[in-house]
Amino acid sequence: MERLIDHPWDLTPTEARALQTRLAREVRLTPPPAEVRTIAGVDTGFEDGGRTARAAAVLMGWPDLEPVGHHIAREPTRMPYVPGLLSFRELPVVLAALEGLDTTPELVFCDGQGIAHPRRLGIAAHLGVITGLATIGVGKSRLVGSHEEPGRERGACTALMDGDERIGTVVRTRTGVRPLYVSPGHRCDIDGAVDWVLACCRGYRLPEPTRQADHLASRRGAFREG
DNA sequence: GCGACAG
DNA sequence: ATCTTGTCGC
Repeated sequence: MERLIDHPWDLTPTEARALQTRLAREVRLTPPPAEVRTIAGVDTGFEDGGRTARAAAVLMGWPDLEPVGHHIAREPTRMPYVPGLLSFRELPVVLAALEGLDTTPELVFCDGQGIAHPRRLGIAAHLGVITGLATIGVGKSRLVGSHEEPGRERGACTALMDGDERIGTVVRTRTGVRPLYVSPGHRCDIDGAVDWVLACCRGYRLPEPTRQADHLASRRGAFREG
């Protein structure tokens, strides 16, 4: 992956929210890419009590979902966690991790929301808009929106709504476990996001790209790396 | 004014 | 996210 456009990261919360509102207009909820050969998963972890941010990008082949490469990036953490502004804290190092991959994936799974965000620009949507990549947001918990509890069996889904607007899907990826909050990031639609997430689950709650990235971004992954 | 609040 | 071991439940 090559270098991208210049993007302002060190903004005040007010400036960041204004930028989110502008960037959200660039989000495209089109059907996901038809030709998918590689899928990437990205996730972020923190060291030194939060002073260092560490992002992992994992590349997997489709449809086998075998890992074909990965890259880990570390940078000083620039912002604290503020609900709704997660992407400004994590995307800089996530971009560095993605740039370390030697192949550009057709699809990227992000840990967090896509358009299921107060201003419709969760981390997955933000990443997609500034890179042009097709992205899907996979959240382990809810940021905004209301929904019914999905059935207990794997595959059960309910709509995630913000007022009259549908912003995603609550998906049970494994029977009896807490559901995931799935929403499109960029160049993907609501149904396509759910289809891809379920297609990438291999017996665990998290889809493989996210699960592998989680693993590498966690402490164990850092050791495995050196 | 009082909660809620991705990771 | 992170601090942290064993343990309760399916």
